[in-house]
Amino acid sequence: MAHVHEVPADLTRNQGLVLGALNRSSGPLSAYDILDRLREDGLRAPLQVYRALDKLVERGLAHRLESLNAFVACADEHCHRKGLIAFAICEGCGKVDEFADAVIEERLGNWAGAKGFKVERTTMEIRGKCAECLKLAA
Amino acid sequence: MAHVHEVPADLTRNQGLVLGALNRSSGPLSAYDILDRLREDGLRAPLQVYRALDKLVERGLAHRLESLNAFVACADEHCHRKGLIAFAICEGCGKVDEFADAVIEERLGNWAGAKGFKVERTTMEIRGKCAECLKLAA
DNA sequence: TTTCAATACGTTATAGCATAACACTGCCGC
DNA sequence: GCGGCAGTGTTATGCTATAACGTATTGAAA
Repeated sequence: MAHVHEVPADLTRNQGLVLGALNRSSGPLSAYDILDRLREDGLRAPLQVYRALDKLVERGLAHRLESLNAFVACADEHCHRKGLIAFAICEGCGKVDEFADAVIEERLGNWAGAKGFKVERTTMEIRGKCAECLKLAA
Repeated sequence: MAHVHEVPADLTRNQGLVLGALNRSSGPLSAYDILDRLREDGLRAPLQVYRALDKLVERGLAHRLESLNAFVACADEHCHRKGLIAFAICEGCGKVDEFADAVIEERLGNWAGAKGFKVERTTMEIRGKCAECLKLAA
């Protein structure tokens, strides 16, 4: 658990629980992982989790990792990120690093402009091994 | 169906069938879509399709679209692409455009180098609307 | 040529991810 | 009050992916 967000006050109970579970986790969680961790808090069905996740992702408090079918809490301290976010996912320890790159965003914008393609959402995920895991393996 | 590959001669029967189905399709297909289209050719179980897809993706003849849980035939005429490939997926018509960008690849490489992260695989998928669908909607 | 390893194939069963459909609740504005 | 909206709870279901087993084919080494 690296950084933990201030949890916004206007979240509903379920949204707060789900975000809490994500914040307490050191890595990505699937919706069913989250459900398992929140059974004692009264959650019973996947849909309760998915609905909360939808809202959290919509507000940028959580991100979906498409290549894992899993979710992470947003790691940006101030949640100010508007544009493209890239994720580096370590296959060793499962940790996820989140970063933004204006140049990449610009290149994509150029490509889209040239093609007349209207970008709505971009997912960018790097799979590999983090420095720490590489050190351990050596 | 835009461009169709020369199908390599050393594919197995199932691999050839699956690649054929992908080539005949104008858009991405899920493994189960493929299975449905190949039942008359004797395929019966998802695993037969997944196994073929694994090999095709490994050889670069097909790509997996993580954000769709679906697959497309490689659209590069000569299958020479080594590095990062980006996909632009139209939410309107479902068509997928495939492109590469050396600058993006370089930026990612820089980030990874600085972090000591060893990149194994990158997925980059843009969702939005293609020029044609935008025109229709106007 | 026998034997071994590697690769592909076929099948059943099961695990894991996600949503449809319906009913109910609580809040807020009019 | 009442009408709309967002959130909730529940059951059932559908889609995506793999485990675990056994068989078949091939090709090279002994």
